[in-house]
Amino acid sequence: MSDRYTRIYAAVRKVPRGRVATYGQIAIVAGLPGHARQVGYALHALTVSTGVPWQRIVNAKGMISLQPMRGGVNQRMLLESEGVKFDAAGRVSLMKFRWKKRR
DNA sequence: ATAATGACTTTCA
DNA sequence: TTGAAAGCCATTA
Repeated sequence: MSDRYTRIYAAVRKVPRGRVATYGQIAIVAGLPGHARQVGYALHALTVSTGVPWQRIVNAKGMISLQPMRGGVNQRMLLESEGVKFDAAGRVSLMKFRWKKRR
């Protein structure tokens, strides 16, 4: 496993409960600015057994980039359990649940 | 080594 | 907010 992945995972774990973060943000926090894609790639390799709250990571639109279901549970359900609200379009209000400050 | 792929982002409209 | 186009980079074949 590369250090990159570890950094990404660490960044994801930093995300507080009831909050969501974008790939770009995670990339920055992980120390890999501009590597948003790789963040997604790294998370793709993850599973529910990794212990990483990957469900808190969404794309810039606030939508779940992955298929509706993955790892056996709905990402949406998990987030709702944390207090994150979804709209009819299946998105989270980034301007309300965005982790940290913007940019 | 090159080519293709992908859980993305940013900018312009 | 959404949509299209360009950019970026690691992983896989």
